[in-house]
Amino acid sequence: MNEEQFIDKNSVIPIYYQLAKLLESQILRGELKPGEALPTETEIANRFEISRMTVRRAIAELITAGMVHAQQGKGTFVSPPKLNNVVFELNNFNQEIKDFGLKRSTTLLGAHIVRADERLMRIFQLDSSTPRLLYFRTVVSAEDERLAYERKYTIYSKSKPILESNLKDPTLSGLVTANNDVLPVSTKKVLQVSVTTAEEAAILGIGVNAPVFVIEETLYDLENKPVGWSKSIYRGDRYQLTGYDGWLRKDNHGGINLG
Amino acid sequence: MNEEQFIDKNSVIPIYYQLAKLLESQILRGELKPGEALPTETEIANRFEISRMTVRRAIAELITAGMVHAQQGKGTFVSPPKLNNVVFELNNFNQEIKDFGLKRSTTLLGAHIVRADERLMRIFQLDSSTPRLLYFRTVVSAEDERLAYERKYTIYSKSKPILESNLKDPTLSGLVTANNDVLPVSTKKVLQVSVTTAEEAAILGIGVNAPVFVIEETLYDLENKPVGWSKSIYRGDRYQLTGYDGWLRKDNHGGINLG
DNA sequence: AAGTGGTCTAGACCACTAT
DNA sequence: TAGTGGTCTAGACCACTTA
Repeated sequence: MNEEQFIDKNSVIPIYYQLAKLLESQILRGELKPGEALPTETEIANRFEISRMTVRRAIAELITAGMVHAQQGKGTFVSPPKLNNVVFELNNFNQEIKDFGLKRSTTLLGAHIVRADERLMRIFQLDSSTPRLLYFRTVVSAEDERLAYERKYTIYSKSKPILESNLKDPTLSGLVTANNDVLPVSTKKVLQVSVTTAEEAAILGIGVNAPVFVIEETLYDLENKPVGWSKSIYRGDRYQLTGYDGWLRKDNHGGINLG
Repeated sequence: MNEEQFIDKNSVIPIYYQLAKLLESQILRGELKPGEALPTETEIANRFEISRMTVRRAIAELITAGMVHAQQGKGTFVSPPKLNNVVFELNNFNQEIKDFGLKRSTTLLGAHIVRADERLMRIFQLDSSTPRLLYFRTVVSAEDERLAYERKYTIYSKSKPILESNLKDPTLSGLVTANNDVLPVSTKKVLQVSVTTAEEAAILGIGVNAPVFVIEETLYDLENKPVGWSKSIYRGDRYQLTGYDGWLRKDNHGGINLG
């Protein structure tokens, strides 16, 4: 068959976008298989009577999507789909609650100023001079069911007061920004699996030794200095992470529109 | 201070890359703060005597990195660092074994042809006509310690034989490709936390009810039809996932080189 | 009306690969 | 030597925002 496909230069949809979707659909249809070469940039430019720069912009989209790769001097080739780089977005943890139409709420269990113990001194890279930390304990619930237990620490500073707005839904980065003048610019999270301690079980209203996700988060400022730390316990029977990889046909219903 | 910084047009390093790193360093130094506007594209082009298209290519790098965002008609602005989009790469699961200098090995526990039960029929979207599946059971070890237990299924086809190479380190996508003529192009993984059953505990050599990661993977072909499925159990005391987000200062040691 | 970013052109020269 | 992708230019016109 190999029906000719067209590009509408007068469409409000950019030419590079139309061309990218056209090439993508050829790959997703199986007309272009992994390892096969795309037409050269000059060929595509001539065929559609567009500039080579526009062709390159379209191909750049496919390269970003991981569907093709270019080799200088040789050509541009369809990549085999990558299936080993699945990433889990932690976003899901709170997103899924909303997706089910449940009301998410946060309860403040306690807000204290504590002295840093040895573990926290090490986490915050502190010497013994400033061992005072702000310590918040919260519980996340959905429809009166307790789902997660979070303990958050940040360096305490007397100069700035804690605002009432920080008490409603205190996020770690919110606490850091509110009580200090530092801007957290990067974060590190470590996800582990564990079982509930007696304290955690009591707070979550589940049994001891129940499986849970444990996420430890550290916030860093521009100088890469730790400015916040939290340890969160998520009920294993209520949370899961989903990830995808490869050639994903997302919203192909919103295709190219002529006119 | 505001020392002038330069671009070397004769360097082998592309101008757009030099400019991107220059702007990035201004943001990471705090000279440009979140919410503040970058100089206009024309201003930057004039200051460095380069083309506006080259300026746009540099800014495109920063947009991809999430450090700035452009608003048509208004300008380009430094974005506040995103800290809520941490992603966990599953790659770590096998990468960390190598990072510790340990030898990773795979042991084949069994390879059978089985009839699909109700659960597998549903997973593979099968009617009752072709219920035969290839079933592989493997154990992943590092230095004689068993770390993970994997059960893999794919639709069985008599036409293609199972090669010896599939028995050494049988990956799910490898099995699918080997025994059928379909190319898996996308994958979905679901990560959950659980505790070991008696069977799993015995195979991994740990106690019953020990916390574990459970990952269920489904492979799909071009028609979005399931062509492979696996359920893997990872020891909770040996695995963890690490993720980052925000403005990450990666390899700034390999900076711009003049000459 | 003036200024911004978004798209596109028709060239040019370069680095790399193959023959 | 010919052909490929990689970079860059000096314009042009457009859509959008603001005054």
